[in-house]
Amino acid sequence: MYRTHTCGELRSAQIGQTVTLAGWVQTLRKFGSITFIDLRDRYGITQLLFGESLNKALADNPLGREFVVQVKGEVTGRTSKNPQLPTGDIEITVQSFTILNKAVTPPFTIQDDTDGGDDLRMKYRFLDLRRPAVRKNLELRYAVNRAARNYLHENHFMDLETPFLIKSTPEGARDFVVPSRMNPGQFYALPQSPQTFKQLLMVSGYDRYYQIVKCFRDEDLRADRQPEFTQIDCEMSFVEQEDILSMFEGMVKYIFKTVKNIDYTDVLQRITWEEAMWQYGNDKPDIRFGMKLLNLKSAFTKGGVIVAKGELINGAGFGVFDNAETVLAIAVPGCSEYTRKQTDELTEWIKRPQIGMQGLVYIKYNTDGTLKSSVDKFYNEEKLKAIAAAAEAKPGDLILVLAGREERTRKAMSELRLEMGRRLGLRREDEFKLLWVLDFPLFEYAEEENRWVARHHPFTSPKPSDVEVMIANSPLIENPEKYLEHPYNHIKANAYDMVLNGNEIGGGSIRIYQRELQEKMFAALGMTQEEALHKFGFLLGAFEYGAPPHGGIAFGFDRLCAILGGSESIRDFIAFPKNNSGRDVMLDAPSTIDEKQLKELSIQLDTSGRDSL
RNA sequence: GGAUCGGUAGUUCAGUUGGUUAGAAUGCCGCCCUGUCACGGCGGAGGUCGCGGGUUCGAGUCCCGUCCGGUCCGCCA
Repeated sequence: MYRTHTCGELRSAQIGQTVTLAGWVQTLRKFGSITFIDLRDRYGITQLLFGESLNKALADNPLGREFVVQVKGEVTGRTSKNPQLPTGDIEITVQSFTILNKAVTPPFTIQDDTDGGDDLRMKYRFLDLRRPAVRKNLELRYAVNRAARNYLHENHFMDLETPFLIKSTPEGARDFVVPSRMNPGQFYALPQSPQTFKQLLMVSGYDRYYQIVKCFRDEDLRADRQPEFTQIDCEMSFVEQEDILSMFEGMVKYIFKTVKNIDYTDVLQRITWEEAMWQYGNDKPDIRFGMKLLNLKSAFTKGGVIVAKGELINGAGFGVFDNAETVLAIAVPGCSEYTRKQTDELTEWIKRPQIGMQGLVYIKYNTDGTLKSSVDKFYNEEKLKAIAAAAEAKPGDLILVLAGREERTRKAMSELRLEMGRRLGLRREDEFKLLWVLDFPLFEYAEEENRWVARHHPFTSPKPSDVEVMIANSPLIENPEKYLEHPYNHIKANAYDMVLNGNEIGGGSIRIYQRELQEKMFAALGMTQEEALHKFGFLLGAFEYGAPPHGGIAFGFDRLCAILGGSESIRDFIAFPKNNSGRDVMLDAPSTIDEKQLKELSIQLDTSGRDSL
């Protein structure tokens, strides 16, 4: 062995021992005849003291940052201790040293507060990974991995591998595709998830399956999206929704306890998709704070009582509200003192192209109980008071109102709510709030194609009560204008998402396990019988050989790690991530390949028409 | 596919209305220093201002194009 100890383990208890350490030179501090060197490895940093007797050796073999060295010496107590280091009470009085490898000066400093930009650190990722801050993230990732495996193992789940070279599927995200040399003109696809395989495993009787597995989707990226990402993928047989919810609620709580030592004892809140959209304008609401959306326009029921709201704002001569499809309000706590400049700034914020609203109305509910708004011309104090009461605002609150088309306004208000929550510091990264979102719509209307698409995926079963609706009605949309009224628009899915602090961290469903219903589903999505057989014949066939009722869930492993680590970006939790354009800047991949390789694959390139496509 | 911000020393950034020889910090190199741990002191080297074109007496600065990167929308569960 090159070493007797690591750089993180020596304490004053070992004073007097002769030890050998190996690691990287973090820093050198020279003082004429003595030199201090911080030696770093995965486990920590230990200070080395090079005394006068080593001056000549150091002059002959100069050390530099990131040199790999081996040192032999005695553990000695320090005259001036460093309380910031776990090993700060001791140092190694070096007797001899060997340079195991030299290093050129790295392009950025290998420290937690590095001077390197993102791009450079990606290019030299192997150096970035030496930084303790990055290492901590990967250690957290490993801890989450281990905790998930422990829990699933204890609950009799079996880790089974599924293939990566599979068949392209029509629904969902774009596939990554791999040409087959032995089958000219044919292609494999990389799995978007092991979905159909895990269902087939259920048919095979492996009633509890899991896998921590790579998934591939060829879509545009974001800070929290990678072309290849990792899921904790699970499936169970002989279960209903309730069984899945409690099993995986348990898993997440176990991860919280094991990894963060957080006792998440609350039963997870549950909310239907409709409630989520209604109250938060979002199917993955951040419930660390309130500020729920209030619809000022339409009647809605509260505790079973219908409250007519429209009269609060309609007919006051304010055309924007009168003509709007919807008018939504939130009460922002403690912001009634906002200046004109601040409200103008918020108005600019919601006008940005990404939000795209025309304007923002505000009502200041002052601490003295008076009200002041940007629409005083149309609404007297009494009316404003009624609006404030409806919005459940308290004195000191700032009520923000957006008006416009239903979908856009709801989405914009959701963004505004999150932004205000952020500005008020209500979205603390060390506070964790989980919830289940249930009863998603089974279908979504795709305008371009005038057909239904699966909101989750085509294997999701409808709620038992909606199976009849699906079987009894045709999926055809005769009047695209009125798709909202189509019976299929109201079918609910047996699907569930787990949401953590406004992020979807997991989602799944109870699956279809009968051939007839699965065929009906494919037909609903506009597939002909031939297409369905061609694409999914294997699954339909399998369902005829005794498929058990089953369901499952998949967790976004990278994202879960990022949130637990208090970060927005999943890249910090992946050892070798890709950039925004899906490139690996370290390898410079993807890249062109040789003419010879192309020929073997029977592939001819034509990049000329790229722009016209 | 679209919007938006950025690209200047190894690195992170500043650079005025377009005007002399493009600066700072840090890193790097040399010398000095026996208790530092963000060591300190003195000195030094280091630049195709992403690339191409244009306007101008004159461009890091203005205009057009292009490449690269960040963030977001569309897309994606």
